[in-house]
Amino acid sequence: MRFEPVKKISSYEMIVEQIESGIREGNLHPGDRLPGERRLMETFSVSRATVREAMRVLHATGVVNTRAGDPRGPEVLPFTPEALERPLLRMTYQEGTTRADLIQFRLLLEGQSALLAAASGDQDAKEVIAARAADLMALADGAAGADTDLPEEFGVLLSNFHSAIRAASGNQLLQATGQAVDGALTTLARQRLGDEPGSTALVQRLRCSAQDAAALTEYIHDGDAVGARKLATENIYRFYKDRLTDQELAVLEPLVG
Amino acid sequence: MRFEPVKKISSYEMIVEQIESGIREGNLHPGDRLPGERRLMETFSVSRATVREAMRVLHATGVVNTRAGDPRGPEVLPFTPEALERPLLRMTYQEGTTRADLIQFRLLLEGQSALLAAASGDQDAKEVIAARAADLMALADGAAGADTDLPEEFGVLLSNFHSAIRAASGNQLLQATGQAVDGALTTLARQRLGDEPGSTALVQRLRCSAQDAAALTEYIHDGDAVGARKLATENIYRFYKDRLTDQELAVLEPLVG
DNA sequence: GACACTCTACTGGTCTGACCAGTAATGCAC
DNA sequence: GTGCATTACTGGTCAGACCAGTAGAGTGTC
Repeated sequence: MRFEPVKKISSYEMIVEQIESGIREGNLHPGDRLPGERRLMETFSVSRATVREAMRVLHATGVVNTRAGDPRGPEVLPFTPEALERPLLRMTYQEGTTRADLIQFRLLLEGQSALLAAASGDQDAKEVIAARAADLMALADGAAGADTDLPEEFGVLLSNFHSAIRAASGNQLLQATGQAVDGALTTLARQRLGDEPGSTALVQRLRCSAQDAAALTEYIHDGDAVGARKLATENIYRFYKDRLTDQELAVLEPLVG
Repeated sequence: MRFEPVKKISSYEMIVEQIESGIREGNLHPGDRLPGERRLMETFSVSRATVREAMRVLHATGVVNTRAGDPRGPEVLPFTPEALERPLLRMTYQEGTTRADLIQFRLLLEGQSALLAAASGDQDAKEVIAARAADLMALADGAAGADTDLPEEFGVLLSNFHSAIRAASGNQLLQATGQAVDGALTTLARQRLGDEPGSTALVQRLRCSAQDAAALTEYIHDGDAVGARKLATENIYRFYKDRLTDQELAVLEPLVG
């Protein structure tokens, strides 16, 4: 006979658990409305404070959205990659996890995304990738260099391009995780602002990235899965090559190719 | 001139944000104690209810641990892969994300983990892998078949083996994500209990997995990175081969090899 | 009938103040 | 010193109150 450890579960956790299991089992769908707090305190036989704590947790984890005054009650939300982004970011603050780890992880994810995208038969998704690559090319061609918004736009377009590849992989987990890592890296980059390159160097970078994107698009279009993975990792490696120390680059190398 | 959208930030979010930024900036470390709720309501000039809502969120996301009666106050916790596991699991409840996605994602992660582990020079970590593989082998040799705990133990040892590989990769993100996906799959498997194979088939499976593990250990030891990735994905593919439909297996194939 | 407006009955957000069960450390008895 | 009751806290929960905000019903206008 084996005993299970008794877990003391608090009232608010009970409410969270019940609502989450409602979603899990398909009784609650994104867009559905929950009863109001005053209603919930009756159905769960607890005080409003307890109900509120449960709602706060659900709100903070992106499960529901609460808006004061809305008589329809809290809304059940669809899943968002942001929910992954927070714990991922938090992890990088931890002793032992470095930015290099984050980049290595990204390299790994983007590589496999490219592979899956190339292997996929989803032509529509492949066309979206081509369109995003074209966007980058267009920006590169028209780039003057003096534009203040250029770094921002460059980042957005490049991010969109990678996002399209992840979407074409057909795996939502890959998509969400990739997006979260991407977001985390953007946040980190924003925090350590100032390492923006000069505008001529930036244009150079942009041109290079646009060409890389075009080449990768070709591989994916042709369905060369292994080639796409190789190129995707090489591209990202090159992107980071002169931004990281040799030591940091060393951890990326095994994944390239 | 560009304006930024005004974000209405509620009181409790402010507290959460301040405590999280304290951790982010290194003023708060795991193991540190926060002031008690009554103290916090003074420093933040809010009511206890608001402080509590903030603490609940921090507690639910694994940032702090609160214990009633402890005069030292809430404890700041180190990061745990569990924090990733919850949103990951939640994602699979979503329309459009299937178990096959989860398994595909796992295949992808384990493959890259094996590659990095093989490329790594960390001999200690490699020895741990060998030890875990030996554990599996020992269980396989001594397996009677009638043991009720066998499925459980098999799962734990296999999980430990993969965990050791992820650890050897040297990337904490890979480690945490892999662990989370592993945990999520275990949870899913537990939910759909009943598909446990007969005890003879289980022993067969166990033997097969133990041999696969031994072979993979060899590759990693020898530093054959690409070979290790190939074998790792093949092993997992074989593991799932007769548990999934052909359609589900099809999404895994591009990653094998 | 279509539209713009006001109003009302709710919503969630916050506060106050209270009681209870649990715990760490204090200090006492031995 | 060691073991144990005490104490002064802690967080968990409850009740009741007020406020600002919103959706939708109701009203008026054209």
